[in-house]
Amino acid sequence: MFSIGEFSKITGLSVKTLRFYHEQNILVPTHIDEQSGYRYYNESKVETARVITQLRNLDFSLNDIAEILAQHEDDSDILDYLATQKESIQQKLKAYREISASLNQIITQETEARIAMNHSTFEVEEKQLETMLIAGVRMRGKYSECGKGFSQIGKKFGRHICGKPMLLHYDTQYKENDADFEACMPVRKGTSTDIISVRELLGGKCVALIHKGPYEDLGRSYEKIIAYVNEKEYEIEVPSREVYIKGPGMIFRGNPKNYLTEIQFMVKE
Amino acid sequence: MFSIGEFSKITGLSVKTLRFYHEQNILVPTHIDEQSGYRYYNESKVETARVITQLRNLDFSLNDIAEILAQHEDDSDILDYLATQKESIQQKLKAYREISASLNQIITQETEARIAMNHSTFEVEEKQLETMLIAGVRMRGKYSECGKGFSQIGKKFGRHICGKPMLLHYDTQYKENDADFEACMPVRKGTSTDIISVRELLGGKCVALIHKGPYEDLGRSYEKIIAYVNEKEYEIEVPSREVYIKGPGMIFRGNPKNYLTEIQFMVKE
DNA sequence: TTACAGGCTCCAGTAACGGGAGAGTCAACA
DNA sequence: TGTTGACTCTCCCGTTACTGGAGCCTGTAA
Repeated sequence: MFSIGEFSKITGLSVKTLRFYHEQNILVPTHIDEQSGYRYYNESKVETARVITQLRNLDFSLNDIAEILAQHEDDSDILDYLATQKESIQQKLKAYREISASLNQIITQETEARIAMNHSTFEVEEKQLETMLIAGVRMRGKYSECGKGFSQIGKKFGRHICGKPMLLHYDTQYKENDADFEACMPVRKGTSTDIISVRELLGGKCVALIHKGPYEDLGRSYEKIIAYVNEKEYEIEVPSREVYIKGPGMIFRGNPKNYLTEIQFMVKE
Repeated sequence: MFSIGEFSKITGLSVKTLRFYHEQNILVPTHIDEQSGYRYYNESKVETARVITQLRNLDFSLNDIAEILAQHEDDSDILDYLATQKESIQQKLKAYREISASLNQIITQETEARIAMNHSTFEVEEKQLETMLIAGVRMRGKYSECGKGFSQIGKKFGRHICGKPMLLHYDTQYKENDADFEACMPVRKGTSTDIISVRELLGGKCVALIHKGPYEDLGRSYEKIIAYVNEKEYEIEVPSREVYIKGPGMIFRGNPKNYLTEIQFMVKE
């Protein structure tokens, strides 16, 4: 017979835990001294303690364990419990995987925005864009409604998004209320649906300018980039692009003064 | 200004939760009626509630959230928090993945044992064994010490085990104390270490008998299978094998009367 | 006999709420 | 103006699987 302290060392369960398991009728001492109330455990309880530990390691609740111990004595008897438990673990795994993906996305996003912030000259640049696969929702109306498009894409292709949200402008002039535009996101893979078109967006030479500040001020940056294009006598191809390097965050809205938006005009070579 | 009930509907947080967040100074009502104690929230609190919900969805604790809300207002400010949180989520994922793997292993094991139990005639059979990759620990001494070998393999190759534990007997006669045997497990892949040898175990024709009952009684089944082999005048190749179809379970020791052990003698053709 | 390790019970606290009791408040309707 | 019923308030308990601590008792060795 072991005292509670000895039994604790043998089983690796804390004294507190053993007392608690006793109270819960999960692991009852073999003998209790009537005078002193001291708990004593015999050899056979070591095995019970091992079983409990195993089941706890499989994340079973003490309630489940009590039930299992009361009714069963062979692994094959508890296949149902194991299957149920597996289900519940799978659900937790799924939930945590989603959280992990969201965290990664936010971290990547903000890190990239920081890099862009630190490296940009905020002057008009000429650069080469790669061809990329995008998922897009063509819309007509106010620009402010583009959020719906992005969230549709997010829901369908959440896991496959591999770049920053973009708006493609199909109008050659600025339109307030009846604009023709497409909300889109670079994706790794995916197939088109009724609403969302998945396709390649061709790369090529472009003239780009990173705009810092609220979206209301985008006009000034557009003037600047158009002046540049005119001076160089470049021929512009629709659609033009707005890449949201940093906008309202996933968590905080953030300060619009810090928003970064890259305006890209594809030009013919 | 919204009453707590209205605000609850807008934000999707329960009234109880809102009161709790108030108590914790995480989401304090805009105004509290001094007479009635009624809580009133204005428009701007909706945004705060959204931020809190987002952070809760990322599994942040309320303590973290309180800190974040008090000090920050942009996603890029909380990159450290996000990174830490990512770490903690990864750990949980890892833990649950391990649990899931264990559960799967037990379930598979017991299910297969059940099938073997229901389908076996418990007579000597002749069959063809496939070649398989195994990880084995060669040992010398008492059979009862094979457990050490199995646990060594389990620790190293846990994830890659793809079959039931086996004992290979290199002695041609039964030895009590100085037996030469190898504890091994089929694995999907792996490389040898000092102690563990990973290699192919060749298949071929074999004579097999499933023994039901405690290991002490194995002798009787050995007699039976040897009688059969002698009668057929087969030539036996060492090592012979013992496959533990059902032994002491991962959780319960189980009843030795229900243990299933397949004895396999490889025979020359 | 004394010291001290080890044991006992009982209470509080954890995290993030949910349930419920008992009492007060608000708005509409008769 | 009174009443009804929905809404809100505070306060307390319960959840899960323990841990920590206070205050007291017991066992054993010096």
